Amino acid sequence: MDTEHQSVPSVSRGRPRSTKVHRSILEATLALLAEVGVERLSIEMVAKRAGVGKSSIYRRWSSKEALIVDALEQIKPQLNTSIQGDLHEVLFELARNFIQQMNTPLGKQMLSMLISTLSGNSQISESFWEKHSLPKTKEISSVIENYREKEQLRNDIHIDLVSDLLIGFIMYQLLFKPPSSDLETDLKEGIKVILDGISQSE
Amino acid sequence: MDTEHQSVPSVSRGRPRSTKVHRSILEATLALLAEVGVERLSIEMVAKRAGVGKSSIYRRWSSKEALIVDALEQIKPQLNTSIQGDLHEVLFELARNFIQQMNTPLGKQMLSMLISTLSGNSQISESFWEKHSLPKTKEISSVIENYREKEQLRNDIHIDLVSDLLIGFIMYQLLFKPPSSDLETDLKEGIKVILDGISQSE
Amino acid sequence: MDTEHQSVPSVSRGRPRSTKVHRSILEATLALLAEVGVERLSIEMVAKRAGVGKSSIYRRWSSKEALIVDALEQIKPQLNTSIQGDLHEVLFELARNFIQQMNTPLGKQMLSMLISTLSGNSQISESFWEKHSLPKTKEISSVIENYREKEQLRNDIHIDLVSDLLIGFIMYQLLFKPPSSDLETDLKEGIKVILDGISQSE
Amino acid sequence: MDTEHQSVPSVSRGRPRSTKVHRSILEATLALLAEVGVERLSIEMVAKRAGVGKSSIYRRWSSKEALIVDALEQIKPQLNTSIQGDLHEVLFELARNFIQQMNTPLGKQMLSMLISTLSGNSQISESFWEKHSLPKTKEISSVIENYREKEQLRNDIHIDLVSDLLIGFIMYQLLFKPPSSDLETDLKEGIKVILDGISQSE
DNA sequence: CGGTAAGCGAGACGGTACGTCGCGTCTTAAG
DNA sequence: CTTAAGACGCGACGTACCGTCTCGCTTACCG
Repeated sequence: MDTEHQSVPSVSRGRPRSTKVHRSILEATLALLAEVGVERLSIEMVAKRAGVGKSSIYRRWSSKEALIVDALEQIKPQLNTSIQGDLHEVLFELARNFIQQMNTPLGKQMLSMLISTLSGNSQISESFWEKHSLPKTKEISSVIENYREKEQLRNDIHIDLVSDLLIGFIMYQLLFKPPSSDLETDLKEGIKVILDGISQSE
Repeated sequence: MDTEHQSVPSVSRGRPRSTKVHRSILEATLALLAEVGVERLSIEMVAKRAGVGKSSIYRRWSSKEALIVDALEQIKPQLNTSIQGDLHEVLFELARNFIQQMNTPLGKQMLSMLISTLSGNSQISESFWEKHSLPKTKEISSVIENYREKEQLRNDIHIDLVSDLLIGFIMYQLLFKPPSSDLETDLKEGIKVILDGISQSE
Repeated sequence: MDTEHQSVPSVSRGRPRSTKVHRSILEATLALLAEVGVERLSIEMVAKRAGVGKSSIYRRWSSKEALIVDALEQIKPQLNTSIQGDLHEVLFELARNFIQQMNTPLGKQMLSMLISTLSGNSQISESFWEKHSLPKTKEISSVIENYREKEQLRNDIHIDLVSDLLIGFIMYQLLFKPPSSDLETDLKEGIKVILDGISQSE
Repeated sequence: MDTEHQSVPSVSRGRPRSTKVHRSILEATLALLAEVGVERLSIEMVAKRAGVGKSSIYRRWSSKEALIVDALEQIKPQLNTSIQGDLHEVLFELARNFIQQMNTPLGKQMLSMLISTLSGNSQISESFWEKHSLPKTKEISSVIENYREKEQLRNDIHIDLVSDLLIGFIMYQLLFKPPSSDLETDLKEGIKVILDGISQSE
C-alpha cells in the first residue's frame, strides 16, 4: 500500500518536483475514480484531466495500481472518537459517521479496491492489516474499553473481537445491501445485540 | 449475475452449442483464475487453455467480466444446514464450512470480484441481493428460528439481522484478517457474543 | 479459372443438387459484387442474400475466390462480330460494344479481379491466356483479316499484334481514365491511328 | 494515393515520429508483398518483420490498404526520358525500361493493386488520374512532340492519344501476356505501327 | 412405394487477422 | 532535472469471416 514517496535525494539537483503537479494528479485520479470507476480508469485519462504528462505520473508512482491506492488513501475515513453519550450512542454515531463517508461511489470503490488488493497478495495483506486495519480496530476497542466499568461489560471478552464484529457488520451492510435499504435502523439494532452480548448482567 | 440470456429459439435450428465446449471454457477460466488471478486473466489464455476459439467464448458471454462472474458462480459455497447439535455448534459448523470453501485463492477472488461488481453497479447490486444474498440470509435465519424455543431466544429480535451480523463477521474475518491468523477461535467467540446478545435470560 | 463443375457422378445417389440453389448463389454473388466490391464481399453475405446455407456454397465451390471467379465468368463480354461497314466502323462498334458491357462496377471488378489473378499466379495466367485472351485476340484478328484486301492492309504486319494494340488501348481507357472522360471520341481517333499505321499506301 | 495527411502541427511537440521506423515498415511491407503477395499480407506480419508495434503502423496509415498503396508508390517506375536516337529507338527504350522495372512480382502486384483500387472508387480514380497518370502521359507526349518536325508527324493528331495508345499497349503486354512470351519483339513492332499511323507521308 | 443417401438451411466450431486501447518506457524541446 | 507532449513496443480487447462440422429436415432415386 505504501507507494514510492521516494523522498527526494538530500542533495537535490535540477528543478524540484512540483507539488502542484502532484496534487492535481491525485485530484484528477479521485474525480475520475468517482466518475468512471476503477475498471475504466486509465492513466491517459488522468494525465489529460490533470493537465500533466504521463511521465510526471510515472515519475511519482510506479504503476497505475500504486497511484490508485495512494489516491484512495487520501479519503480514508476518519473515525470521530470524541462523541459523548452512552456506549450505544457513541458506537452508533461512530458507525453512522463511517457509513456516511463511505456510502459514496468513491468510498465503495475504495473498499472494494482494498479488498481485491488484500485477497490477491498476502504480503500486502499482512502489512495493510498491521498499518491500517489493526489500528482502526484498536481505536474502536479503546472507545469500548473506556466504557467497560460504566456499562458493566463482561471481563472474559476480547474487546478487539467486538470491534471486528461491529466493523464486519458495517462493511457487510455497506457492500452487500442494496443502496435503497435503510442502514441506520438495522445498525442500531445490530449494535444493541452486540452490546447485550457482552454485558455482564446476563 | 446470469449472463447467458440466449433467448432459446422455440425450434432450435442449426448445430446446437456444445456443452463440452461450455464446460471446458468454465473449467479453464477457474483454473487460470486460481493460477494468475483476475487482473492477469485474459480471454486469449482461456481460449488457448480450453482448446477453443475466442468466438466460442464470445458467443456465450458478452465480455471478459461476464465470463468471470459466471465462472465464479460455479463455485458458490454451499451452506450445510443439516448439522446436529446445539445452536452454537450448528452455527460454528456452518461458518467453518463456509470459510473452508472460500478461504482459497479462488474463493477470495470470487468474493472480491463480487464486491467490486456490486459496488460499481447498483442495478446488479439490487438483483444480486434478491437472488443470492437474501436467500442465504433466510437460510441461516430459518436455522436459528428452529432453535428459538429450545435456546430461549428473545422475541423482540429480527432473526435476519442476526444472520447478517454473523455473515458480516465471517466475511470480514475472511477478507481482512491476514491468512496467518486463527480464524476458528475468533469465530467461536464471535458466535458466542451474538447468541448471548439474543438470549432471553439477560 | 475452371472451378469444380464436378460433373455429378454417373451413379448419382441421394437427392440431386438443386440448380435453383446454384443459380441463386451466382446471382447473389454478382449482385453483391456490384454493390460492395470484391474486397468487402463475404461468403456469409452471399449465403444470406441467396437464402442458402454456407455449406451449399462450399459444396459447389472450393473457396471464396473460386466462387467469385466463376460468377464473373458469367458476365464475360460477348464480342459482336456481325457488324457491317468499313473496318473503322466495325472495330469501333466492336470496341464500343465491349466498353458498354464492361464500363460498369461489375465489369471493372471483373477486369481487375482477372488482372490480379493473372499477376499473382503464372500458371493460371498461362492457362487463362490460352483459354480466353488468345481466342479473343484471334476473333478480332480474323475480323481484321477479312478486310485485309478490301482495305489494302500491309502484308508485313502481324494481325494479332494489331488486335493487342486495340485491346490494350481499350483496357487502358476503361481502367485508368476517370469515369467522366469521353471514351468514344478517343476511341475513334485511336482506331484511326492504328489502321493508318497498317494501311499499305503509306 | 498519399495517405499521410498528418496535418503537421505548427509547433511540433512531443517525441517526433521516427523516420527509421517509417522506413523499416515500408521495407518490410515491400519485402513481404514480394514474398507472399497482397492477399496473404497481414499487418501483424509487417509489424513483426519490421520489429515494430502495430500501433506504429496504424499511427501512420489508417488501414492495411493505405499502407500497401503507399509502399507500392515507393517503387513507382521512373521514366527515363533522356535517351538519344530516332523516335522509334527512344520510345522503345522508354518502354523496355518501364517493362524491366515492372515485370517483377512486386511490379505486377503494384499494377494490379492500382487497378483494383481505381476500379473500386471513382474519387480515387479521378485524383490518381490527375496526379499520376496524366503527368506520365504528358511526359511521353512531350518526348514525342520534340520529334514532330524531325520525323514529320501529322498535325491533326492528339499527341496525348498516341501516348495513351503506347501506354495501353505496354500495360496489356505486361499484365495479360504469359511471362514466357517475347515482349520486346512485339513491343518494337507495336511502336512501329503506332508511329507509322501518325507519320505525315501516308 | 418405402428406405435411404445425399442435399439443404442454420448456425456452432477452431482459427486468423483486423483495427483499437492502454500500459509503462523513451525522446523531444522548453523551462 | 522536470515538464507536457506524444511516439514507441507490446499485449489484449471484441469483431468479422474463413472453411469445416454437426444438427434436424426434405427430396429424389432405386430396389
